[in-house]
Amino acid sequence: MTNQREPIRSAGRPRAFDEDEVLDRIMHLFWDRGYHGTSVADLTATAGIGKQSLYKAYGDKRSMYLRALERYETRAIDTASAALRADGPPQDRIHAFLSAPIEGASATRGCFLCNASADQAAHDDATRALVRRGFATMANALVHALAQRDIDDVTPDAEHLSQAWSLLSVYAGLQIMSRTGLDRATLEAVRDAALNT
Amino acid sequence: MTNQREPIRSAGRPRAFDEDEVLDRIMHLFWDRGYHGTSVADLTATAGIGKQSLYKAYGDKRSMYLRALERYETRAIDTASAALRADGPPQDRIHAFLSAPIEGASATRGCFLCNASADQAAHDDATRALVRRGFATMANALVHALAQRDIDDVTPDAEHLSQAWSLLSVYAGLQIMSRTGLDRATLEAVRDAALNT
DNA sequence: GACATTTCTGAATGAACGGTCAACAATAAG
DNA sequence: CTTATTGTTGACCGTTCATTCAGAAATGTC
Repeated sequence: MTNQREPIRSAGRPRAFDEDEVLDRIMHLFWDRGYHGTSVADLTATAGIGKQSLYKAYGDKRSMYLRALERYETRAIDTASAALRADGPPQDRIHAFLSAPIEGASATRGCFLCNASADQAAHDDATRALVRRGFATMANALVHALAQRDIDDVTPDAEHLSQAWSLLSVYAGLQIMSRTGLDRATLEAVRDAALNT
Repeated sequence: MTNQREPIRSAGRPRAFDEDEVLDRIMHLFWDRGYHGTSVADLTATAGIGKQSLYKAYGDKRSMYLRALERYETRAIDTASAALRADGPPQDRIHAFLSAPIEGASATRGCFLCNASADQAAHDDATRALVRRGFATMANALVHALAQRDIDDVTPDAEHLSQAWSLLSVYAGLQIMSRTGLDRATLEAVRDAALNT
């Protein structure tokens, strides 16, 4: 019986780079510059590997973009899931979720799902499907947190789902507003108003 | 005394195209495809005029983009202003404002300000300034409508401004969500929740 | 060591990119 | 009619685009 821990090593020269690490770099580049704003030359430069290696590993540019978006989605799932399982009051976790768009780091790149929605969702079915799935996952995570918050309440699940989409819409809106350089106080007021609903 | 109604006809061959009409076409193209997604060849094709005429009239590609964004902004001001002066209950006008992202036409192109924010605001100062100014104008229009709605109330102006930015954030968020193909019922629920705040 | 398989490297591809040029056409002023 | 000025046209510029090719290099299998 072979050791299944190690990935099955197929014959041939082995990859000289970490596939996930390079995918992370690709993700950040597309995230920052969008699909058309990123060239394959940019990708090879930041990945530090040759063009052919990129194509062999991930396919053409569109595939790279979709892979990057998928990876972001996975990360978002992980983050939301971890935040959900964290200790402390649920409302604090929801507060943190709506604070993310206000923090400085987010103001530069924003949210990849939001960017992809504005940039590509209207023109590419695969992108649109990925973005929708990503938002749906975040909505589900929010529902979970809302249910924990209202544990003693009788709020129906459907109401929580609706609230989750409202919070998610404010989240996306804050991402957009944040990128315009809107002052922090206004952003925080929007966040707090959404939390007190 | 010369007739000032007619624009001063300078010497030289006159323009063979309507400058505003062509600017509208340019606007729709950048609106639909973003900055990097639109080529100068695309612009000349839909404008129906030669490259040199475009460059003479509007400057280089970046200038065309900014002019297009400025024009959208002017249009948004006009629309918001007209909606503000319209008859009928103020809350109906606010309702209509938040319904715009849900309508089919908006789902395809979205809101140019929102798209530009996600696409270019982080990388171009001039774009960011224009987008911010556009949103600020819409916020002011909303404040006006909110003040009319709460005419008998004692709500302070600062509160209206804060509410306006909240509505604007939901507006932007709905634009993002709408483009992912989120079902209409959910979008309407988000809208109605934001209106009952 | 020979072979099949896979990756890596660097050059090359044709197309598309943003931008410019020079010749020509149309107007106003003298 | 001549001249100055501006707009139009189509060819043209060098660069960058995404993608591919040929060949060398590195591995597992026999």
